[in-house]
Amino acid sequence: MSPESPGEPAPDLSSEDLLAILPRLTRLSSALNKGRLVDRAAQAADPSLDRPAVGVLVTLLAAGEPLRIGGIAERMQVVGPHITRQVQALERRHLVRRVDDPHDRRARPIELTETGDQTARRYVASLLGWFAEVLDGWPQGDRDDLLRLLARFADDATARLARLEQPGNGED
Amino acid sequence: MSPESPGEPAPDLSSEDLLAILPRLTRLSSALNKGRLVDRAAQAADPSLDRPAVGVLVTLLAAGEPLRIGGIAERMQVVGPHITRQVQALERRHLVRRVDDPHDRRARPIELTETGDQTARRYVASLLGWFAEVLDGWPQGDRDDLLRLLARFADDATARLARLEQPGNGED
DNA sequence: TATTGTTATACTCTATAACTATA
DNA sequence: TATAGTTATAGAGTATAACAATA
Repeated sequence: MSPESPGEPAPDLSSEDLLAILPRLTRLSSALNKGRLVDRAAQAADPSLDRPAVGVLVTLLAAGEPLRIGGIAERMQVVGPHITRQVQALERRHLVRRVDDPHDRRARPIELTETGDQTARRYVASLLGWFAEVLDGWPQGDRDDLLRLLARFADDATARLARLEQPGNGED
Repeated sequence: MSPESPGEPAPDLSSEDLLAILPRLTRLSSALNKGRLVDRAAQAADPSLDRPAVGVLVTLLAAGEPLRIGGIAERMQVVGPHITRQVQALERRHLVRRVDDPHDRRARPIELTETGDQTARRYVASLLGWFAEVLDGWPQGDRDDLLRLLARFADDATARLARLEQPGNGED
């Protein structure tokens, strides 16, 4: 992987830095995605919600418009059938509903119901409170920097991964 | 972004900021932990390795000393039995071995073999190359800031979660 | 024929429960 | 009796394969 031309001025990320940050990222990520933080916020929003379900709700809230099954799957980086079942469950709980796409009758875009919207907002508010607490003692400048750099890094990293996965790129 | 109430000292993390960054974090996290990036680096280190296995190897490498089953489990935030099986598989591949703890014969600390050490280092080097590529176009100051702030945030966030989980804290 | 979505099934990772050995 | 680890089993989450409907 990573064919680096020698004589490169740039990457002065040391192996030590990475070794130091890797376990932290792993932990943070597991804390965010596995049981703990997400579950807490989900329970606060609606005790009957599980993780994949809130993922769908937040995806719809963030999009701000109805999304197709495929659109939700793409944003959540999972496959279609998984979303189909999550949406069916959410429909039964009246948290989302289907609308019609006049241009393509194969698709049935999903939108939040009023209840679903409120639930998603409660979830986000709960997470927000948690983040605010963690950042509470931080200098303002550091907070701004973190959000800015993290957003940029996530975008760059995701874009690079997407490129690596392009078929015909020969790195697989 | 970030509409700041003037004169407010404390948590000026807006709901919009969070909504913008949440899907990115989710994606990044899923890219790191799910199939893609980790798998790629694991394949580069040893095509027969799966994700949990490299997790154990890197944990041992980062620790720099033999760890017990419980120590590995704690650092990886999983339960003991999971580690027992991963270590058994790694032993069969001669990537780790057991040593004796003279003070406690119930425990059998695990250490990397020469091969295991090299494999773990190849994995880290592969990840390192990938991170360096992503950060390649970044100004030096931004890179430093990101690593510094990210490490701090991960630590603060993990610590807060741990506190929330303390029994008898009444927030459950 | 290509695309969108659904149904049915299987796999990966991790947890819980019951047990053994040493402290 | 408490602690470290193991064995056996179960569950959550997500993927793959085969199919249906519309473009």
